[in-house]
Amino acid sequence: MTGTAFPETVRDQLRARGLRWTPQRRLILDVITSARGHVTGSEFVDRCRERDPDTTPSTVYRTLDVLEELGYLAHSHAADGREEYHVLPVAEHAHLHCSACGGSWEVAADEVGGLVGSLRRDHGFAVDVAHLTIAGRCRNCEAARA
Amino acid sequence: MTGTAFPETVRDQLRARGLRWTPQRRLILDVITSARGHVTGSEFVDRCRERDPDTTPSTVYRTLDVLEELGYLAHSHAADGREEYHVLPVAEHAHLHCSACGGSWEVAADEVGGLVGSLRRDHGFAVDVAHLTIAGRCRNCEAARA
DNA sequence: CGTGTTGTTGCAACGACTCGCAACACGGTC
DNA sequence: GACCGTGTTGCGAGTCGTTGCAACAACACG
Repeated sequence: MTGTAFPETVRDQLRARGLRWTPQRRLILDVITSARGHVTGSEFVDRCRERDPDTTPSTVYRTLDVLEELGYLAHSHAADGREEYHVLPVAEHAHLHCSACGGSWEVAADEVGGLVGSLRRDHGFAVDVAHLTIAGRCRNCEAARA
Repeated sequence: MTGTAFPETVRDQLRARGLRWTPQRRLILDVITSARGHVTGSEFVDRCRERDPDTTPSTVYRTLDVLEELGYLAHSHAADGREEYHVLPVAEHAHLHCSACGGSWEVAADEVGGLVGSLRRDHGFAVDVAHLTIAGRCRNCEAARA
């Protein structure tokens, strides 16, 4: 890590690509840096509006897209199909989602390594682990069914 | 399989649960039986409207939910989070979705058996294979990136 | 420090669902 | 065949996210 503050790094990376550094993007980046864990798209909109009530959803979603392309975010879809973002760098991980209790867990990338390897070998398919959400039933709910 | 026609089977199963057999459900079931492969929620609405323009979305979605509980359908979420249904009985399978070209492939349940087994062993988690959509890049798009 | 190019924003409309609620109608009963 | 309890429907409103477009503004350049 360098001594450069995070927002400035992003600003420079945007400019290097011919993109622009705007107050709206600055605000969204502030929200991101103070976020922990998983945040849905609409939660980002809400948090931005807390700081600037004029925030519009389309700008937030478009900025999240840009930042994802730059590699600062990754998104997946929760079991109900809604968007869920997590901030990088964190260890790349997939998600387990229990459709009975609604709970959610992370699984390390190497725990799905076998799947990733066999899909690459047999299908030439490169899995996007960060986007992977696996639905099913957790230990407790599975036991409760019996 | 018995000689009983499919819709009648469903009708009886609904009644056995205290649920009802309505013209709307009959129509939706007709659409389902003539469907092949994967169908999104809104495609179901469109196809129903072709036969009965008065069809309302909420009825279609609610009926799809009921039929899923009865085990005649399964749904997953495509890479963009939209709903995708497939008709049972077909071999249980997961999906690969290429985020570059938008293509989609099926993978047999036993190809993800290793993952299912290790998640069950290490986390007690029972994976819902039919709901599993794996995003990434397909062979061609992965090659094109180089 | 103006000026022009072009990436961005905000708006409004739209698409895909979801939900609460009052009217409706299925189907078991008398 | 009328009656009635309760599952269903249709509607309208609401949520989450996307898109087309005209006005705007970042920023490179002279």
